[in-house]
Amino acid sequence: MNGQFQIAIHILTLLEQANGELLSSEYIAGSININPALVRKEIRNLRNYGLINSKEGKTGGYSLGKAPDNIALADVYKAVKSHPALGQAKNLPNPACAIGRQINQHLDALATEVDTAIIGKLTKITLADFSQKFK
Amino acid sequence: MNGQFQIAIHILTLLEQANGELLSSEYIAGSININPALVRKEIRNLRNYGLINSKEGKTGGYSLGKAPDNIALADVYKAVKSHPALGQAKNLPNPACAIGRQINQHLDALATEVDTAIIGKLTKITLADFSQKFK
DNA sequence: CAAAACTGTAACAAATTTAATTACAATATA
DNA sequence: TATATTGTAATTAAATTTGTTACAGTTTTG
Repeated sequence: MNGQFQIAIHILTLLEQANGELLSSEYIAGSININPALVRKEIRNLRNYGLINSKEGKTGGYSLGKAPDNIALADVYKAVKSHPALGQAKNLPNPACAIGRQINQHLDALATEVDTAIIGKLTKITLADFSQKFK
Repeated sequence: MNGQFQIAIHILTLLEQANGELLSSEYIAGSININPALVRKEIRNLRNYGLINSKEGKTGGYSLGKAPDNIALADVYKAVKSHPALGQAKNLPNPACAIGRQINQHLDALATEVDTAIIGKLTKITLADFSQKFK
């Protein structure tokens, strides 16, 4: 997997600590130490999930889209998730093989079970919980 | 993440079904539809964990290293795991920022919790269970 | 109204990671 | 001794991820 989840949590934690004050993509990028355009790109996605509000224009910036105790880390996980946590092979198993023919179906089911377990775990932790650690 | 876990499970399932008969890397590669050298590379790793036995020479090949009901999918996961399931960002957060300074420690702890949950889940499933689905 | 400071978005480039390929030495069998 | 296989390394190719640049659109402020 990639670092999207970590970036997302970093952004959300900064916004939580800002307590409603708007933060710019440049400020956020400075804390994470990545490019401001990447921050905006990541935020675009999180905003689509209602996790972040944005304001355009001269005094624009970002703030949390919901109360931090109403944002489960599972919401963040779902928002950034592109592949199953177990990974995803890109081979095309041999359909002439009895195992190859069926294995993807069983591997996919397994991957779903694992993702469900992760979501179960992350549902119990809110952004407020996580952010609390910095206070 | 990548497809190592799926490849490993595919290999182990084939070996389980072979019931002790040795399979060659070429045969295995044909079922997975990847290169035999990749199969051997993946097997080298699994062998280091005792999950597979190999025999060199003309009539060589591979077989399971343990009874299939004694191989938990968690063992496979641990063998192939290179990154935490949540991913791993490669930025270096700004140490001059109160959040940036501490966040990796908290993110790492979270990643460990999630990996532990995954292992908990996969500990309950054996290769025998998985392979059973093909019978 | 015009300048300034932002976000929003796209296009492109660079870096990293993953997978594939090739080659050949080492080993065991027949 | 020929053959079929594993073991391993080196290299190449492909895919993915990350970084960069650019600029249009929006809102505020003088």
